[in-house]
Amino acid sequence: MTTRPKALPGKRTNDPEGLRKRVLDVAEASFQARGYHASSIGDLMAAADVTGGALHHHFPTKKALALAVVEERVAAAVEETWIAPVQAAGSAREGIRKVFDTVAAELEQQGFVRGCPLNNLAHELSLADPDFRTALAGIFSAWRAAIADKIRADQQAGREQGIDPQRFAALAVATYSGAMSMAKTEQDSAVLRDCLMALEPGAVPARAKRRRRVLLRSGTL
Amino acid sequence: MTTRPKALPGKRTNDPEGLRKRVLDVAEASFQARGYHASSIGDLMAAADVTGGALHHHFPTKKALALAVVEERVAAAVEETWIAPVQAAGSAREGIRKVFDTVAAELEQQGFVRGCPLNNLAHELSLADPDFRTALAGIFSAWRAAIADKIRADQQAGREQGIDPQRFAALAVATYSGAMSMAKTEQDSAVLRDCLMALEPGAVPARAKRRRRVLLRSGTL
DNA sequence: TTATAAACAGACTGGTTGTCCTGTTTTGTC
DNA sequence: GACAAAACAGGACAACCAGTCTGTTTATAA
Repeated sequence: MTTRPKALPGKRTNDPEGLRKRVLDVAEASFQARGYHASSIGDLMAAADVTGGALHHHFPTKKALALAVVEERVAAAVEETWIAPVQAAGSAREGIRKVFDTVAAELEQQGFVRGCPLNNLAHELSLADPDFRTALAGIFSAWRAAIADKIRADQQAGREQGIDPQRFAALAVATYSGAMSMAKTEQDSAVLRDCLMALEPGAVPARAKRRRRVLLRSGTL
Repeated sequence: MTTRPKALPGKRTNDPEGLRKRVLDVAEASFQARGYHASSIGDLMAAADVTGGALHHHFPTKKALALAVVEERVAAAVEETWIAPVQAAGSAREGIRKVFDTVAAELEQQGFVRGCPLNNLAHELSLADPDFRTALAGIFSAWRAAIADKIRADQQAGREQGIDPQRFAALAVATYSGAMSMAKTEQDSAVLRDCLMALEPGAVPARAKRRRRVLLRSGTL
């Protein structure tokens, strides 16, 4: 999160890209934490230290701003946390396991579950506006396609013969999305690990009582 | 959805339960379709044909109204569409299959995906207020518990020996939640069926190209 | 009937919202 | 330097929001 280097009086320096980035940073964070409708552009202006005129110059409407967040930030977040790791992994299953583990570890470390950016906005905006819906649907589609492609690559290497790539990809994305939904609501990342283990082939019942780590609110809202 | 029997002038009949029900009907539908923040109580008043004084008498704040919707309606919806069918089914897996099929069929028939009421509100309200979060988390918990109990019953009957009840329940709920999330965003129920089939043990790749039924907007918003 | 509370009506308010508009400053180009 | 366009400042505004308030009507119970 970039912050402005203290405005000394008298002089001004135009920095359109920097300002745009600052607004997107703030909007992304606020949409994630509070949601679209609960985030007022007044709050965003204050948080980004930006005037109304400047904001309006870069994003004429709130919808335009949200659309930019979806297309530039949410898509990138899915790419970074899911698509790239899966592609880089030795196999699809390995990639999925890695992502679940990484995310669960992150949540446990920061002690607060903000939820999946894509799902958060998808629920609030999919029915609100067709432009939102289309943009969000495209991200879901790319997400599943990346996993399905990886499964197909596994299959060409002789593995994962028994499964359907598209269906498995849908299952993986759905499981993660739903698990994050519960983790957010319960403020407990344990369900993520539960889902991952249940997803593994030949899952064995847990011997000992599993630990419950109820997280405490801390991170900035 | 109950509607008022045309207000003839001069006379008035107090019907507190009926009025309360009408408000909850309208609020439930609007929260589902537009979300909490996008639903103004003014709109709700108009839709329920209720005055401000009457609404305030039954629900002093918007939060109180939403809490009532969650506790009385959303919980009942999960009970009706998930918990009861699973308990009534011959086995947990059979119940899950049945629910997925039923819901998918309903969506295809009505041609529009409004999403899961619980998840819709959970995403928007979990971080907004601890009371909301607690109420919503309780519903998720009961949902998973019902499935886990059914699995345990199966295991006592000698079936499903290889799996962990709690983890499997988490997987089932997460898969459904995530699938509905995608179905809503894509306005296509196909992903629900994909997830169900991928969830089945020993899932076999689909032989033919699966059909895609992109739904058209129709239902009342 | 009379008292009492519950149920409802409807106007009102203080604050917020997103957007617009006019003007000023900076920046790039010739 | 002259000029035009982009970048920014900041006030104004109408619409809307949730909630409050006072008053009236209906039901209940004695």
